[in-house]
Amino acid sequence: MSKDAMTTAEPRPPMDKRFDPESYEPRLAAWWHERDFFRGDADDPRESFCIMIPPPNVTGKLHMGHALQTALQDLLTRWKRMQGYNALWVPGTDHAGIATQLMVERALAEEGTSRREIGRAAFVERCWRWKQEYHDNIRRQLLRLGASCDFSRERFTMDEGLSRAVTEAFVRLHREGLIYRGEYMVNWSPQLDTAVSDLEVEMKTVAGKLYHVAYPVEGSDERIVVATTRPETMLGDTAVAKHPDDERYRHLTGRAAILPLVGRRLPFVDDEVVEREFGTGLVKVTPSHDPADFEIGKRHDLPRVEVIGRDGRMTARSGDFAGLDRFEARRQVVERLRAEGWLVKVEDYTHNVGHSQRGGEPVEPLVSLQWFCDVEGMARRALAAVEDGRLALVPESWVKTWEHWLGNIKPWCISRQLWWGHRIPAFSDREGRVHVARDIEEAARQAGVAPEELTQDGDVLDTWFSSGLWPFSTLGWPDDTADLRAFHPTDVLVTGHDILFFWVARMAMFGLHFTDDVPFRTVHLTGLVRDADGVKMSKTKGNVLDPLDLAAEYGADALRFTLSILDAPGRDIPMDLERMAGYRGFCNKIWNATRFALARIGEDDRVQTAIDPAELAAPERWILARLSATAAEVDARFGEYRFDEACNRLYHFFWGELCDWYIELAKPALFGDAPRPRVGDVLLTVLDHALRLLHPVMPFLTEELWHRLPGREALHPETIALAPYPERVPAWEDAATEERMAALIEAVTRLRALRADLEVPPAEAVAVTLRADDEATSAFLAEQAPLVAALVRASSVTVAAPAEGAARDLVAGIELGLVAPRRELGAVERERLEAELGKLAGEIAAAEGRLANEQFLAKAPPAVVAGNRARLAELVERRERIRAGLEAGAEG
RNA sequence: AGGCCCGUAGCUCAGUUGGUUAGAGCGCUACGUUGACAUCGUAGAGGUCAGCGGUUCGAGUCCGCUCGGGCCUACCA
Repeated sequence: MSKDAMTTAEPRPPMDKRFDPESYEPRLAAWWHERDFFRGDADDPRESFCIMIPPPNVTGKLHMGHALQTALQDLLTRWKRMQGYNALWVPGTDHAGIATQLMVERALAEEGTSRREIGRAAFVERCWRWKQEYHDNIRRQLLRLGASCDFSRERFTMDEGLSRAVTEAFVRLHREGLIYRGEYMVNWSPQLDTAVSDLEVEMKTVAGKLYHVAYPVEGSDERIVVATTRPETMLGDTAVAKHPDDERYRHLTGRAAILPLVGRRLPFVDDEVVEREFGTGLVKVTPSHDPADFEIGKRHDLPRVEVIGRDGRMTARSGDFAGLDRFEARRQVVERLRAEGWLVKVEDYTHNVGHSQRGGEPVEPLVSLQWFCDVEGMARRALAAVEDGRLALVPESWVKTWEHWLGNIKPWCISRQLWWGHRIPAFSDREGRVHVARDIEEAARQAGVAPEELTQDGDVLDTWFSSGLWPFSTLGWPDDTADLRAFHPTDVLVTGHDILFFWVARMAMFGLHFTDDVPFRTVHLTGLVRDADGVKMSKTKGNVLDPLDLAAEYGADALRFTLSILDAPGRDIPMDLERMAGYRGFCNKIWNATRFALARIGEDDRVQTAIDPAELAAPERWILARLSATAAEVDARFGEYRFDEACNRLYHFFWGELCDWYIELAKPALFGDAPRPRVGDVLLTVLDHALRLLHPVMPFLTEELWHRLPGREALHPETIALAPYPERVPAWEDAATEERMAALIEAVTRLRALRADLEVPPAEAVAVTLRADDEATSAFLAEQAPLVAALVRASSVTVAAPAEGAARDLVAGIELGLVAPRRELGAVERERLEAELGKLAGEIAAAEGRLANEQFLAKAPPAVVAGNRARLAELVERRERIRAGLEAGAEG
């Protein structure tokens, strides 16, 4: 099939009774990208709109969270593109250091080998092959979901350009003194065999034990008692701490305890962090294996005795316990303490223990030589950017969390003892001096040695270091590129709140530091996609949904619409398949409404670019007014990231106002029973607008249908994606018609209810009367009588007082009368009216009470008081009509 | 330990700055193939807005407390 075969000039296949997304979605996705509609142009003079995709990890396929973010990013991009912005959405993927390395290691294990066995170069090569495979998958999935991103600009965090940006950022920060290397306590994951950052540690509440251990005091018979949850670390104790003001232990100042099992002398030190109320108020100090103790150790210049190694086993310095796993060592230490009489008591104790997010095992706090980034200054700028409004968080409730985290930030451990990632650009010479430089040649010049004498640091950088540069590294930074000038700062970032600190905060900090500007103006934080019962999706629970399966079953449009309408601020998203089936029904409704219109319009009817309501009848004026209001509201809601409300409005406009009412109102005219001017033109024009309004949410269906509308070429010759987004049309607004039509709709609904109450069979016609007090409304009712007759299946609709024995009611100022041949006011109707009278009595009493209250009259705004008066009058009148109806019924 | 969010119909959720009668979808009930759609149409039932107290002429909405659920941050060993 040639490209032309898919262009709009070709007739499309006849429309089936049911829409079949599979028949056009993949075709349109391919066509869009072949035709290159979504390329951003740095030289385009129009205002730009840019979104950077949160790069999915190349570890697997896209999950529901990606689908949600893809839907919303595409919605925004398509919306802005149609509004005439120079829109660009840049796709890409993340190398995901630890995650990918683990996957590849697992694959190797299945082959009976390991990364150590095959060596670093071969391992990294395997990672690249892995990346290619999953990257291609992700690209296919984005296409399938209808993503209108510019694939010509697709990036990967480890491609050449981005790697250069990483090196440049590292070198600059190092020269500014913000990156340094040092021995500090870090979170060590023995399973992953690497350090991880504070953020990669998950606190879990675990049921453990609190061991109370007696330590003898040197040169006396006194024993003090300390408590610990980790007895194995006592082998590395080098002091006992007490609070400086603790009178109970004043006599211990300057003295020392003796460490049981080991015999080491532990001086008593005074430190403010000791809580006097906890336990005995004395704390064993293990500077090598506890973050708090590490700090105490630094303050008091205590020696560090490392008894647990990087493999999670006890070191040679642990004496008899050397070689034991840390948890086995705990058991054996406790046994020895008990045997030797040092164990005072053991209590059950629930406490929080840090676990490695990826590895799953408890992290081991260890002192090691790592690279750190001092982010305090950058954090202050990121805080200020949110405070002064340059960077908006949506929903705003995240601002406090942002402030709390950035206000208490600590140095970021950025080195990882992994093989997959960006190698740290630091080179050691033979004397062990370290030279940070962009490449080995630059390092050699700095060191004044030959490149061969240098060896590069074996560690790689935390994945989030490169992700932190994403919004501008993807546009060519550190070079001053046309893309960077045209599209940076980007406009919106759409991402899950779970990576606010990992990623969003780092981008804000790096962006402000390196480009002196925010990397994006708005961050829209989404909830997490859960299953229908609100349970987090996980493989072990078996409740994981695959977006591609859903796209196949429901259509990508229904999936996107469901995700968008469920994106309420500050809430997680319960993914309900029944609900999605409902929105698939909505797609079908749109399909069939269009099918109906195309089958019924006249030969010369066309989509209009301008239409004058003055030449139209009331139903046409009404739907155009509703359309204008809808366009205005949708635009406003998109603008404030209320995708849920925008989609709700679109749903109710299309299904409720257009299908349920306007199309029904148009039928008598379309079938020639009661011709009205330009009904076909109006119907096509409204459909065109509705499809364009829906396009950002349902790109496929709207594209497919729009091409069938005669006359739509005037808006764009090729694609709805580049047609203008509908706006409010002041000339279509018509409050008087809206009010009258609203009353008419209410009257019809009420008359149908009366029919149902009287149990009139659907095929049986009734006689209807309508009456209004004012002449204008009466004239309007007379004019619309045939329509009312069609909608309520009436043999006659006259403007008159209710006939003798008619069922009556009053809605929106219209007095209704309905007579069904051979039907009297039945028990059902009587019962309903009695109930209605009871309810009215309550409402009338409430309104009268309010209006009798002088405080209310004095303090409430006049409009509210007037509203209450009008309301009361209407309630009373309605009560009178219903009473009259009941009496007439009783007589008849 | 601190912070944030949530509690509205059987279920999942909306409800803008306090203002007349609290909404939607699904589910449920009754009826229905008149010329697009049974992935449909028409009508309907269903809520003391978690509880208590306060502010106010007026509170689902604002304030305080209690109970219940979730999330985030945190060096009490």
